[in-house]
Amino acid sequence: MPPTFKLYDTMTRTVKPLETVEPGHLRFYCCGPTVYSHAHIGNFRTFVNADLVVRVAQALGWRVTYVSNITDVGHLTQDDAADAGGEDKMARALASKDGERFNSVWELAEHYEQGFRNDWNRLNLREPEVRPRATQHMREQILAVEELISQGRAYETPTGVYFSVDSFEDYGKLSGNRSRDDLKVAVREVVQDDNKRNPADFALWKKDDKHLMQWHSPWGWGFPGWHLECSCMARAYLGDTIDLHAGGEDLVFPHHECEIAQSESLTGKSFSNHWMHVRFLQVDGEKMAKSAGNFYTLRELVDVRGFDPLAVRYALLATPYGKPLNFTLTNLEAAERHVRRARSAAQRVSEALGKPFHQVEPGPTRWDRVYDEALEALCDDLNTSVALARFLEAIKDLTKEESWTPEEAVEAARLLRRFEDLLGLIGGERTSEEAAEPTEDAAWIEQKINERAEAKKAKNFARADAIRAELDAAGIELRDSPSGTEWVRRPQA
RNA sequence: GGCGCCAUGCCCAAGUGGUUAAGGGGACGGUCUGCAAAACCGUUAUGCGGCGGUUCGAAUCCGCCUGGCGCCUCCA
Repeated sequence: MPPTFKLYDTMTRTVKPLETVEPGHLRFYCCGPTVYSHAHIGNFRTFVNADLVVRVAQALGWRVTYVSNITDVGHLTQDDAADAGGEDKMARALASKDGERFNSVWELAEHYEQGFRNDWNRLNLREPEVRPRATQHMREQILAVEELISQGRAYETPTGVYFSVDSFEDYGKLSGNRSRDDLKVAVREVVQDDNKRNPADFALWKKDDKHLMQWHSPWGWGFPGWHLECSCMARAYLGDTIDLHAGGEDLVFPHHECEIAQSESLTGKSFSNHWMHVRFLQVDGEKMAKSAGNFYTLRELVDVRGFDPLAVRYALLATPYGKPLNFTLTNLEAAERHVRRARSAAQRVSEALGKPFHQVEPGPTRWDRVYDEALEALCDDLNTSVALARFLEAIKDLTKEESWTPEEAVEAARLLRRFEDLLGLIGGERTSEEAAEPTEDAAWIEQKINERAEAKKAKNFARADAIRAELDAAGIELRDSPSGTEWVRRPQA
């Protein structure tokens, strides 16, 4: 009897079973990044948890249609009274110092999207079935605006087309921002426009024939509002009603509130039956944000400081998504140990097996209790703390084993395969090439290790220790074992 | 002001009414090692922010207080 998959639902503010419209088929939309700069690991906390939802659903035997978008137009910076036109984040990025190396905003978007996909892969995140871009769904968005106008829920002004918040009675049902007085203050990414009927009305289309990215529409040249793309792309790929919609906690209002208003106006149906929001990552007790400048990127942690990308994945999962996660390098170092131990155990199993453990089909093992408890914990609103504890328990058990018979190796590989499918913390499938990639100094390190082995054999321990110290200074740690000496690169915290 | 969230050992953190309060990091002791590292074994909260209350029984439920965080403004 498989466990019931339960998740906190922002709309009802309760933990409730994740139910699918079509039995056994999860239609899942997760709001993706705006590609105006490198995503930081706070962004990835959301995607790692979304990834876990996909993996748990698959572990339960569900089919999953996972859609996560790329926002490459329309996401505006904050309203600036001095700049009645507002400013597109993409355009601003291009105009900045960093943007000088790009020939166009399209190139900039392409560059950061590639960077994002690279990080995505290194974090061992499942690829969505569809990763739509806002700029490639202009037709849907324009048609949606026309429909909303014909319904009387949207209206045109000299600066754009707005959604009339007052026309949608349920506006505010997700965030709890229902008070009209409060909403008057809650104006965001909308131009200063005296022709607006209500200050809280939000833009569906902005007129701007000077904009770097513009399309022709019934209202002239311009570009769509940020909220519209998700409504249109979710509908295009997942249908009128989706099972689960996820994003960072900041998206509750106004982004998701606006999506609901648009989508439910367009279809007359419930937009999403379940809403999941991932809490922010913090640094030193304050939220990590690009605007605050206190952020880490995966590139920095991995390429500069030498951490394992899966250690970052581990660290992002160590605190359940519903709580703030105070990110520290100390915790990342702990995560690095766990990931290395897991990989080391997996390597030994694979060696005993004669092939990568991934190639064994997942199946029942004598460790079923541990795996089942991990899955059960994840089904309980993604209790990653418990799931990771079970994972470590399994890894410890494998590490203790001194040798493997072929039969035992198959069983151990099955266990690893199941845990890898569920948590993705061992890696090795996609990262094998880069892990095996020979570096210039690898040969030098091997030579030093051989020299040290010779010195040890000759009982010249001073010489052996000197070599070890030399390598240590270069950030290389040695690990002796009866079968020889291994080395690992130490992360620089 | 409106809407929410959180407070468990040196640190991260599970636990949401009932035997000895998971797990991890760190520290300390031990095994192994030429010595280390890695690995393994052991030790490390009579107490769960404070004060009341409900109950046979509360870290777990209720109230108040204190402290912290997020959204409402670009942010995942």
